[in-house]
Amino acid sequence: MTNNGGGEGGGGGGVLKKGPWSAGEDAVLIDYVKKHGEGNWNAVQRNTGLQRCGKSCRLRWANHLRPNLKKGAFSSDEERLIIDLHSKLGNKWARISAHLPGRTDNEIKNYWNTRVKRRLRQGLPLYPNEIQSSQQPPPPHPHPQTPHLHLHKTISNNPTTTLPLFDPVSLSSSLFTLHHPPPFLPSHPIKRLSPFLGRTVSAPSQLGTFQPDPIGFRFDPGQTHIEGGDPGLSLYRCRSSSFDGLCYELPSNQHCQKVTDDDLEYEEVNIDASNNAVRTNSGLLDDLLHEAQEKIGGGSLKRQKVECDFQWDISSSENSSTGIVKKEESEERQMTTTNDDLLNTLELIPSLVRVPDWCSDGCQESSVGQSSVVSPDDNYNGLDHLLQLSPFSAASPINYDHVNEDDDNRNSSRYAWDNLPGIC
DNA sequence: AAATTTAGCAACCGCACCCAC
DNA sequence: AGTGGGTGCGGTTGCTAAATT
Repeated sequence: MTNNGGGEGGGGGGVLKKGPWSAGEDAVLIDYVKKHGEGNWNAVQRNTGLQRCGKSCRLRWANHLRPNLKKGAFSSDEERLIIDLHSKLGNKWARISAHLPGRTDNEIKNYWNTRVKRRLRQGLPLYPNEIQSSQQPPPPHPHPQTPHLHLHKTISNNPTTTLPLFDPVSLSSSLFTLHHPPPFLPSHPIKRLSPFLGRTVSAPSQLGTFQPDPIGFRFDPGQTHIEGGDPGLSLYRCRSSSFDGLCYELPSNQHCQKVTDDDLEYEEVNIDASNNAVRTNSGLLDDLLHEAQEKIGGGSLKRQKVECDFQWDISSSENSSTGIVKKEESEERQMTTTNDDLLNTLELIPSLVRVPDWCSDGCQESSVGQSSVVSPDDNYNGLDHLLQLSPFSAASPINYDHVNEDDDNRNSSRYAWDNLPGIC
């Protein structure tokens, strides 16, 4: 492939090359870095004549040429660590890769996306139960009117409330792997409630005939209160040519304010409500949506029994004027769906498959790597040490305590997420 | 054996942040 | 304070090898 095209950086006058790197180009880049060190990538082209933009040089170096890169399939320990980290960090590939010496964010990202697809095919949950069970729902929001959603998490041995980052992949996958939505996602209640703006609903039994609200909605976990038109949480809505439903990811304006990045002692997530930009789901998600539609017969499913073995327990719904969700025991229900309501369709997908433990998880999938070659100068010290250093061990769960959240509020607003079967 | 499909991976693109000027 | 370059990150695309028909 010898794509041409402007690319960025320019500067050389000639057309910058795109596509796969040749051995010669690699040699030039390696030589340059040896002489000048990393950084100032745009100078590579100026100084070496290499017809590559600085960005491409940096990427090539970071992902393939720099020393100590660990190539080949992920070990089972690495896979486990990735899953664990992803369950806590979401698609923060760079941060995940920081815990995996010799692995690049791109490599991990590719691995994860591949894993998502594979497990979708297999009808398996993304996370093993032991990880799912450690996840807990978000605490109620203390300031219903604030346009920002503040969350923060702390390391603690006494888990109370948990709020992992939103993750479109895991979420979408949780839907399409024919399981219940993950219990730890704040969008879980939102996803179910949004269609019922201004209505008292009993989820999920009443899913079936709503029309998506075109102006967005508001969800206040603390008040279990939904209002229309608040851009602050419009990020939960997904607008694309194929699907106008709910979005399960933080938008790009998500701002993570890390106090301690390495150990994740504290992290605050601000969702800037002033930015109405709503990111559409990724292509992967679109594929998954399409796949789900295919699985259910193009949305032609009319009635289907859904077994729901979880319950909603959002008890602190005082002061709510609209959209109050009442606690309700889940049970087998019959629901209807329509073609143009994919969200409903997804809700109808039965949950039948479970993966009992990590072993089965690991046994059923192993990375399909081309090789296990490790560079000769690899100084990778092994994952055992890494795991010891990792703050994400099972012994140190991450808790997501709400900013400014008082104990009363927290205690009075416990969800019944623990009863959820997790992502499955 | 050829054609088609699928999975995995490398690379690109757009956006956002940081920092020097 | 505004601007532009450099860099990093996450999402997406497209190619290729493997698998399947």
